[in-house]
Amino acid sequence: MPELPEVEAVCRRLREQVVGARIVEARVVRCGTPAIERLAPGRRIESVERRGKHILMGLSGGLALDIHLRMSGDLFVIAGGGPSPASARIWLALAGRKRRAIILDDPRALAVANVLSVAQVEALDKGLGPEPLSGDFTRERFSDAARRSRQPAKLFLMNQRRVAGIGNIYAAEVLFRARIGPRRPIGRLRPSRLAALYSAIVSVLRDAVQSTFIAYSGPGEFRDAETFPLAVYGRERQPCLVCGAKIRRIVQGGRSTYFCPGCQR
DNA sequence: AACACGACCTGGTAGC
DNA sequence: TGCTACCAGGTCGTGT
Repeated sequence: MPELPEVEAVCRRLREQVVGARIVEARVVRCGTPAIERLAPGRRIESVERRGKHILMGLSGGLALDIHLRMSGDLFVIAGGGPSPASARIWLALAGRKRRAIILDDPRALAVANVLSVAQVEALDKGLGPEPLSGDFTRERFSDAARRSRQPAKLFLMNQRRVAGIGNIYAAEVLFRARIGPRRPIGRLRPSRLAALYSAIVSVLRDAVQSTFIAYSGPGEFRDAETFPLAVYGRERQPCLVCGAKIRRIVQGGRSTYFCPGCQR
């Protein structure tokens, strides 16, 4: 479910709601280290940031809570001690009369959460490629990395060490917008095509962040409220919106890849 | 080094 | 209806 745009939407909502709040109790059923129960209570949430697909909640005392939603995770605030989903995995109760709590919900329980030191956050940061919507992500840097790789373009885009935050859906959509075949070895693309790919990464993600944030108003919303129009993902055998050719599905790295054989070369 | 594949989990759905 | 098989937006470890 969550790639960069969805994680960004989750972060923005959470930031509005919880920065400044104090955690009074933590319960971990699955998906997180038990250390969270010991280390989180008593700390104030100082920030909520996104790095790639990671959510980093800065806590007072120099720690950070690192949450990765993986395939089916979601993170949101409930109030009034109201019912939490059966698949809630982590509860962070917040101080105050409204009895609010941050919930990590994940039916598949694949999400992961850890308490990190400053040094560990730095290591996490170093292990990820540049943020595609930041100034760190330049055309030169992208082209240099791409030229040194023989990976199929799709797999390169999904590699978090190359660019942070792109997953299976947006890799497919980016390649469609750049009109590049997903199996093309990225290092053999002409400079003009690499430039087109770079531009497509930035524009697709920028558009998706915008529309996803508008659509995402609460728990589970982005699961159904997909307002970013997907041109190829999930559209096997349907006609291409540009040329009318039938969208194809292949498997790369064990994941489905959708593309238009007419538009993408 | 680069790739394929299984493991981690649960739930939804297409097809028989 | 009820079963089975496959599929799912991610990442890691292992093996070739």
